[in-house]
Amino acid sequence: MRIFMVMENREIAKIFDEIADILEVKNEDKFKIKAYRRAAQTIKNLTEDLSNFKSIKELKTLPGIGDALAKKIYEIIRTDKLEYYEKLKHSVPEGILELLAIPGIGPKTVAKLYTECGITDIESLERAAAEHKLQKLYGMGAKSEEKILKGIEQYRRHQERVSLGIAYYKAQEIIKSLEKLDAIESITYAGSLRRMKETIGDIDILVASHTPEKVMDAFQALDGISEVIARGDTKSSVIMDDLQVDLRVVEPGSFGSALQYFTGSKHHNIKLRELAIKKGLKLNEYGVFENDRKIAGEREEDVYRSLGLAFIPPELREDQGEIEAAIDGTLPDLIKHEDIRGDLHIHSTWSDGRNSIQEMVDKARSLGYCYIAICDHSPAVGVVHGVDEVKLLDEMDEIDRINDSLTDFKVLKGIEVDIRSDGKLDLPDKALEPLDIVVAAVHTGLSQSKEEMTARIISAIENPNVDVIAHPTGRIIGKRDPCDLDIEAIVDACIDYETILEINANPRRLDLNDTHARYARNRGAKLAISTDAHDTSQMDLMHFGVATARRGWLLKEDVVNTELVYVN
DNA sequence: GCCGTTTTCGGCCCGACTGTTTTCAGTCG
Repeated sequence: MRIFMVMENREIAKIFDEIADILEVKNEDKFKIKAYRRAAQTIKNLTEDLSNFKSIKELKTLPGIGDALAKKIYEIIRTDKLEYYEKLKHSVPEGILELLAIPGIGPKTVAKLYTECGITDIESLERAAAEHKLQKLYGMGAKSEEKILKGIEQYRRHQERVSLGIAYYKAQEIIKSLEKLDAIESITYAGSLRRMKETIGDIDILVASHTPEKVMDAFQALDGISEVIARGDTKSSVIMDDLQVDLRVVEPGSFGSALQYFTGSKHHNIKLRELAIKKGLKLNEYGVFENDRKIAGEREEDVYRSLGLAFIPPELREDQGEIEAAIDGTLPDLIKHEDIRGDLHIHSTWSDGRNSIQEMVDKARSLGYCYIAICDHSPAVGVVHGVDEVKLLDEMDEIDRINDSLTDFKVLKGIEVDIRSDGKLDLPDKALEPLDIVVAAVHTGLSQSKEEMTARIISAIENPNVDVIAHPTGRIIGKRDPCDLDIEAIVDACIDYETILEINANPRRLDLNDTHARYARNRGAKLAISTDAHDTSQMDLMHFGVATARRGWLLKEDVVNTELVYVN
């Protein structure tokens, strides 16, 4: 049990977001609200713990944090609470902020519902709407009631964002069924999916066409649509297989600027538009304009160029310093998918994989790789038939035989050894020593305290036989939270002992995540991007890991499996 | 509440869609 709880960044960000919510409901200055939201965003994306900041002056170096907010953060990290927030919270009824989460309901509506009907929670709102008590409110009619009921239903159905993998393949499917249309000149996905965020709220599809109504018709006729939320001339939103899909159609001459706008992020776009204003230009989804004369719009590259910027890769567009870097000409030359030369974490039928080593090798060669590392589970993991010391020798014999038949490809002998709860490895050092690569990971006892878990992983990092720490936080997106881990201490230990951190490319994991990866590379750690494939098709997931690395501002040289030959 | 290559004060992104109060406010991205 910990005696002193340090408030984490995300909890502090949540306080600022909630302050913004309350101020909105109270109809206060919208720019003050914007400042709180911006600060919350900055904190959420921060790689370093706020509790490590030593002074108000140091806090003020963060973007969007000025004197007032720095003092508030300082108060939180010093006293674990914020007087201003406690007071503000009591000025509105408890639970009222949850109403804001209902689609279609914003701060103005919440304020009206409370002051005129005394509604403070979703249940009473649902009752009032069903009993047609809202119609008598100024500005509300039967359709508003219907919309609120639908909104509540939608809120209950899916509060969660879906994982990147699900959204990615769904978007491909939608594009595939639309792209055959003659009316469509170009089609692509945008939004957080194009930025390859780890979770996606809705799928954004962008189309270039001279006849938007034909595209709209075809879109609304797609299979799986359960509800049409909105339909206009150029924009419509539907619920498809429990996922919101937005379609936007523009003229081909505006495709680049629309793609830029639709890709976001919101904060990136705002900063870009502010930059345009400073240069005497105007930026919107139709183009870049100088005195009403369009100077860019067809190609996204030209939109950035017309603002004096190098092209900013979508994965960087989070307002995390990328615009400043583009102005200075210091944008990183990000790692690319084609830089990957091998996969250092592959399973086979020797443990819980579904394909043989040979089949995994054939797949890897079809991907153009030069090597893979076969890393089956050790026995402690509850999967069927982990590889013990004896079985490992047999598996290595098979790898030798396969290697003998290959000239331009190498199968590395490896293991994914379990890090037991006490920090000891599941196999003795003498079994690990002869291997080409040892990947270590925790699979059980994930609810240990931060101190225990950190010490446990560090003891593995310190073992000279261990080369890589796989999926370090153990999270399964949307299913299992990351274990409580002192990432900074882990990264430091990896640097000291030259141990590599994995970015697990499986979209269910993406672990390390983007911010941790960025922190690790900034400190000088090395990373590996691995699929952890349990069958041949999962080896195709590599690009999700590369995207996460790109979101973490990683270069080719930060990632060990861009090397032609794996050396350790 | 933040911020500065026209500003330390006066700005703060921009447009589509919806419903309702027939000219616009609210919401969303």
